[in-house]
Amino acid sequence: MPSPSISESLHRLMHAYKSRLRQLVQDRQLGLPITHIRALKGVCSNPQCTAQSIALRMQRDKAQITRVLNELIRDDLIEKRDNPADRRSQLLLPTAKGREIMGQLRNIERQAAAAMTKGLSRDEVDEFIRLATVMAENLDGGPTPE
Amino acid sequence: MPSPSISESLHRLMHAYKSRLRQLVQDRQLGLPITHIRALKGVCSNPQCTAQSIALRMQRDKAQITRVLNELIRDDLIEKRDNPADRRSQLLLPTAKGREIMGQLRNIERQAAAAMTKGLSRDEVDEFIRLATVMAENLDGGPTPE
DNA sequence: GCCTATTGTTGACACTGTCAACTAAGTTGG
DNA sequence: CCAACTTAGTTGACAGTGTCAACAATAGGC
Repeated sequence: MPSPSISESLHRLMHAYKSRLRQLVQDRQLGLPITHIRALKGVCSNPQCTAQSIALRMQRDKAQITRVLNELIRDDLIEKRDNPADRRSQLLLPTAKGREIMGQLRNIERQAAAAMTKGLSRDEVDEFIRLATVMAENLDGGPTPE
Repeated sequence: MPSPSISESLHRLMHAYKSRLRQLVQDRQLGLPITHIRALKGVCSNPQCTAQSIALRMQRDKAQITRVLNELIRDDLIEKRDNPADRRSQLLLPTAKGREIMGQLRNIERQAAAAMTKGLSRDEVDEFIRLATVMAENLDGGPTPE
């Protein structure tokens, strides 16, 4: 059997991974879409973060981020505080509930990663992460090399 | 700098890859979303394929596949033929135009893959594909190991 | 003060993923 | 044969994701 193209491997893996993550989140009755989870994670692991910094970190459109953050606020998972340094933006921080949910989500993510990397060595996983990082950087760099 | 989690690496890579692919497709005025491209590829590289076999291969909902195929037919890229072996289904095959577009798409995919894997050796890319395949299989297998 | 850039919001829209109900046709076992 | 069940495909509905353009408010350089 010839090895599938890198493109097909990626699509397949990503689809399987996202499905599993959604499944685990749903099993625990946490009604959170994946983008929301990632945004919450960004807020929890970054003191002093703003909508802008979340958008940059996730490489997502700021419009999308605005909406996601608003839903996290509606669900009482994060809150906004005045940013003394810039009145255009607000600082984001998790609520107690947000931190508690985040704890569960980290478990879920670990669980999904464990299932995914079953049978692989620590070194293989690290190598995979390294290669994925290099490729993402290649793509984020110049679309036209020169 | 600590290595990012496997989850974040995957999200980042997938987002960057899909963006690049969309960009390249748009640059060449081929108004095709990524799912359509993958479906067309399935039809082109599989004689005797049906909607069902495309859905299986892409691991997508058959409802989604029905709609994608209908748009490919509307755009005159593929056509349906009666399936002599089963009157519930039709055989799918590319039109001349479909094959021509597919040729361009293969170039684009090669171009995206080349950009992505810049600086990596053949072995590294193969290893990445191998690891991605193992992980996808892990996830597609039993959600509950036993 | 004026000009420009940045932060965030909103509206609009296309693409993607999933589920349930349904029709038509194949399959199996009495 | 034919009833019961399965499979292929279609359709409707909806949630989630990604992108763009216009806009208001504020910041920062001159």
